[in-house]
Amino acid sequence: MRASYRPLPQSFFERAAETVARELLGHYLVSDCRGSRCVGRIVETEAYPGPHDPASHAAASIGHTARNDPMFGPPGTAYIHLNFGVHWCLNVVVRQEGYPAAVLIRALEPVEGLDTIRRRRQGRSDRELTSGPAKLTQALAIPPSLQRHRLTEPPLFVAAGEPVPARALARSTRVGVTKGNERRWRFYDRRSAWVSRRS
DNA sequence: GAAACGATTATCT
DNA sequence: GATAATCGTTTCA
Repeated sequence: MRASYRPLPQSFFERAAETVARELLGHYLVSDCRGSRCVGRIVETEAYPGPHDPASHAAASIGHTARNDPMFGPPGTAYIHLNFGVHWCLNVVVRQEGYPAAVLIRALEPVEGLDTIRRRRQGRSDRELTSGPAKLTQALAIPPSLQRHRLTEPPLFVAAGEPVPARALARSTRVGVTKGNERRWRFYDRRSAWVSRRS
């Protein structure tokens, strides 16, 4: 709990997806959606670095389509996609406008607004509140209408936290992707109990 | 615990 | 018509 959260500058996101994914760990995701502040510490991310990545929604084989258009937007904006027809997931667009790269936020450690989060995730244990990409969008009430929203300003933004020390930083292959999973483009804080899956 | 499986729909072929 | 960057329940052990 703290009095105020300071948004990260857009320049933080103007770098390669692997770099941003790694450095996002330890920062905060702050949501004022639906009228109450909920905050989580980012403990797990995945990089989708560009068209050369066959698992990306903007893979070269797919090209630039209506669905992945937000990935081509300015760094620091939101790309929110629906998965399996039921789950909404939040990405941060990175690198540079016109180039499709993003970082998927996969898990948070609840920090603030626990009562609200527990209500939104009714019946779940604390560990199940935000330990997955679609769980956290539900916990923070992130609506698909925030597509392309700048994540440097309310009602949803990334705020400065404490970097994760190198010895606590773990990386692995990405979860659930069916193509191009030989690269280790998933990053997580091994100290956290909210990581979605251990390697 | 771990593993199997069904839900449910936008998007692209 | 197939596919998908998941979740929650069920069914075992």
